[in-house]
Amino acid sequence: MSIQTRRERERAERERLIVTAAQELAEAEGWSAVTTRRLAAEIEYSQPVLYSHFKGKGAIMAAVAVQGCADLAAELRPARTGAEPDGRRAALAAVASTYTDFARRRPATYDAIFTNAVDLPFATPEAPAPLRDAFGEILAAVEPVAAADDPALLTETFWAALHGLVTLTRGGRLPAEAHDHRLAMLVERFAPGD
Amino acid sequence: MSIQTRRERERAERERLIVTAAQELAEAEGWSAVTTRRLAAEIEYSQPVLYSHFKGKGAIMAAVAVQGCADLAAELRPARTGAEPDGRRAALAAVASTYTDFARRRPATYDAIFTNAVDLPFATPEAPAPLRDAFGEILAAVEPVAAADDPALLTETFWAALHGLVTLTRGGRLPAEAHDHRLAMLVERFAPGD
DNA sequence: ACCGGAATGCTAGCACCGCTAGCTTCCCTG
DNA sequence: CAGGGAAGCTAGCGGTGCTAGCATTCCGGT
Repeated sequence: MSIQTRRERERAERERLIVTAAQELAEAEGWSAVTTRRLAAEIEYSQPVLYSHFKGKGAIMAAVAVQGCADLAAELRPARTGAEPDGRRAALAAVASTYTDFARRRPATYDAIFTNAVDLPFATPEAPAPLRDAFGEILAAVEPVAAADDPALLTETFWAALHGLVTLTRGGRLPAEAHDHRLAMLVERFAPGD
Repeated sequence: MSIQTRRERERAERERLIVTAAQELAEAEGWSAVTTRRLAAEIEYSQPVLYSHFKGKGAIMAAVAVQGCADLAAELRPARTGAEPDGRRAALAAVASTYTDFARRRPATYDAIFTNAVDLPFATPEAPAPLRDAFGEILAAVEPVAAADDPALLTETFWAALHGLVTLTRGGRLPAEAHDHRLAMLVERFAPGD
């Protein structure tokens, strides 16, 4: 039994190693640099080992996405709770800028979560917990300013606006220097007055 | 001189053929199906011919993007002008739903414009004319509701929100059935009252 | 009218991709 | 201490974007 558990532990450790190596490599050189050969070399195993842990490259990206989502939620929570004493609008603004800052600092992880990996259940109860957590943080910031609107739908709308700003800015469609200004406008629209 | 011009005309025609073939193939089977071999077969030439017209696959996608942008602008204009008699909010709503509808009907073209192709100048004076036209249509709808805010920046923000809704919905991150509801909420935030 | 040269488009191939079949090697179990 | 199963390797398949180098074809000058 002990030997078995040790093996399982080592296996789980190696799986973590794969995911973090993929995440770091993607962050450093972009997802196009994350090839199965390169990743295998990075973890000092051969390619087929990857496929004994994950069904394919997509599954590895999905794993990075789930882990990254947990990180995102972990950043959003203190930002929101820390700003709540300053009012609903301040909390919303804090969540918004933390969100876009995460996307700016970790673009590859952000893409894994929100742009590339498709084989993850999202808007369903079967969605991975970290994913629902991250959404829950935005929801908690939007709910107080929802007024008569459905909070969940309004959260999705606000989140989509943040996502659009992130992707268009990073893709060069929007000049980055006015980002804060746009963010302020958006928050003003969703939490007017104070 | 006449022979020369005929050759140039034929060459231009073939270039158009490549772009429309790429666009149709992408729309029918997704960009992953648009390989240089497949595209070459489609236009009944060999692969290297593609490279005598475009620097690479990315340049072909960029050409599809520019053409698609012209189409988008051509759809936005009548939608906006047709709804303007019904008020600023109606015009904004018309532009918004026309925009997202375009993205839904032509996802591959939309991706070429706003997600994939990166080697196009966007927020600069050197941006291709169709691109500036499409932005100008959204601007014309947003400007009347800008109040004290910078119209251009507010347009970018509204556009980003539309873009976020489009990409998250299509990527399965948002359930499609509530799309109209979210759109209505967004328009309400940017053009409150009437 | 014809021949030389340029341009045009082809075949074949490079280096790389994701992924897998099948063999070897090693370690745990009885 | 032998046998069996798991674990990880090498090698390879079909595909990708892209390019070198060779035919062929057609135009322009004498």
